[in-house]
Amino acid sequence: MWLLREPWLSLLDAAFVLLIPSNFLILMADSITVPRVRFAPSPTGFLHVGSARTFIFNWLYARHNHGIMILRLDDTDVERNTQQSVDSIFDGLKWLNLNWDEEYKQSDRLDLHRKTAWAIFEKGLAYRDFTPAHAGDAEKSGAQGTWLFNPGARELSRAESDRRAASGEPFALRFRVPRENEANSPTVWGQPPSAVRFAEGKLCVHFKDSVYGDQVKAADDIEDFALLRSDGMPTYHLASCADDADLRITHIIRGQDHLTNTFKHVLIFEAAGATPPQFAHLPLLIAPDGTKLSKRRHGPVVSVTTYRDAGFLPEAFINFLCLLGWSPKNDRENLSLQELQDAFSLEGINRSNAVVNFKESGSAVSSAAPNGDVIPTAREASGRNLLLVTEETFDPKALWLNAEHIRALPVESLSDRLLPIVRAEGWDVSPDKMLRVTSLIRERIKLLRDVLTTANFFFVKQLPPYDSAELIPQKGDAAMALKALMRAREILPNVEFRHDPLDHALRTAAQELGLKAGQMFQPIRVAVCGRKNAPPLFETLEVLGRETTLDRIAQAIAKLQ
RNA sequence: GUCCCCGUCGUCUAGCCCGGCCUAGGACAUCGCCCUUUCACGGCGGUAACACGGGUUCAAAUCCCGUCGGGGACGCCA
Repeated sequence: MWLLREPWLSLLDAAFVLLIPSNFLILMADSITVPRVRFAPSPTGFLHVGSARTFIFNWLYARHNHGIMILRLDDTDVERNTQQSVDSIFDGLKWLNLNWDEEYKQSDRLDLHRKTAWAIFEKGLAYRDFTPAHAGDAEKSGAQGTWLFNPGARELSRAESDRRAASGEPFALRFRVPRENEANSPTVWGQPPSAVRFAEGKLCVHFKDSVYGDQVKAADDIEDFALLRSDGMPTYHLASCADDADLRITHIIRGQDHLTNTFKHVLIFEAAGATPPQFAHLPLLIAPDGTKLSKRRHGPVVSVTTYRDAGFLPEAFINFLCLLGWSPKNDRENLSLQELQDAFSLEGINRSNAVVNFKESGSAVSSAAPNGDVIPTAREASGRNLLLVTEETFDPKALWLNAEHIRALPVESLSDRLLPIVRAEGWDVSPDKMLRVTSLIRERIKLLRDVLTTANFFFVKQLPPYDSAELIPQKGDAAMALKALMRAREILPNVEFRHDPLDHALRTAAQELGLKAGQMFQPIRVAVCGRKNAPPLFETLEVLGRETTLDRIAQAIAKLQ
């Protein structure tokens, strides 16, 4: 399952063998180092569109720079992780059809995390906190500002700490964030390159973000965060950094909600003796109401599978997501995957949050589960059920892009994608007929599932009921409709069912009846399609065939009489 | 509450770093016209934005300060 590719390592080995001077080797290693990026979802729900975008940006960065894409399941929260969620995330990623090169699971690497934590402890950069969990939670986020540490815990002597631990007393391991008044405590701070330094007379933590620029935060605004919980499990911060260091991640591209966490991460990296990777934080995706997208509040629009089931093309969906918070800066918007890959760069990412512009529908709220964080059930996930998700559920630009990508597809491949959807509806269609129908509807659908409504009359034996008033043409009456239809019934048995002969025959018939072409065509169109809006008439008749056409015209005549 | 980030048409954005080519460009949506047997596609055009207030400067969307507004983070969640 683990695909390990380390081309640069073997190159290094080769260099050693060749006895290349070491200074040259360093240069070489530098220039050869392959970017390594990761997408690290935690399996506590379905695949969120925001996560999908993070994944896509990582992927684009990796592929653009000939780097390595890593998928890592951040599953250290035993309480909330579910296999169902893992499956759901893989479902979404599989649909996106973007591959990755290596795959890991944090729960397989707990030893590494603990080792890293205790190494930090041994350096004096972490301490045991015997304060019971959640003690004083109520006041914490209250009026008196940032909570920094539990009283007394920091000062506990090593001997006392060891004694209490040995006696079996539970404790959490906390990071000893450097404080000004104890700058001389046993630490390794100050060894360059260090993120900790004085700025404007204050002890500060610093890092550079590729998107947001230089970031500085006073150490006094960073609390002594936990590394290990009292049950011995690593926290997110620790596990994430230990793994990023161990996996030699070079660039961390993630949501801006992690921007302030990064100060902590930089501290962990340096305490663990690792060089922090390059960070790039992405602006957040928000809902029209201005808040972070959430399943509970905003419904199915935030789940990737909703887009899949509604008939988005993965490449269109990717294209859409890329345009939220990133721009190629050349006014191009409709881009293929390859074009995105070629154009992508961190410089094109902007800093302000982007609104996913959908209409908030009442049904969305009711269909969301009470805890808001659940995976769609099999029923919900099935395409049929999602017909309830209306077109206005989606950002109009996403819809437009999807339509563009649909039209850009060769008819054959579009037809191949449409066929299973039509068959799932229970309609038996040959690939040949599907192909012919496809070329008639490809400029008329925005979502793949639209084939079900736009082209239904090609597939059903019996037309759904329609109002006979529809048959009456512009500036005409029932008598006119009847006249047109009866004439059609008369001549069609002897006309070859191809575009030109049909065109000629029906136009002549209209002339003879003293009707405008439109007045002749409309009753026929409604008779065979069951509605006014449909693909061009002659091509439609051609696909439908003589028998069906005449049958439906006869039915329409009966309706009018 | 504390800290961090952000603020150009309804929405996504270009321009901002390196002030003048910006009477602010593109796209979606919207409205109108054209094409047309309906719908769609396509073509043409319209409406529509530099959050506000002060500086600096011959000149500010672009630089500085402040205000307001929005978002995020402050867990033994990730």
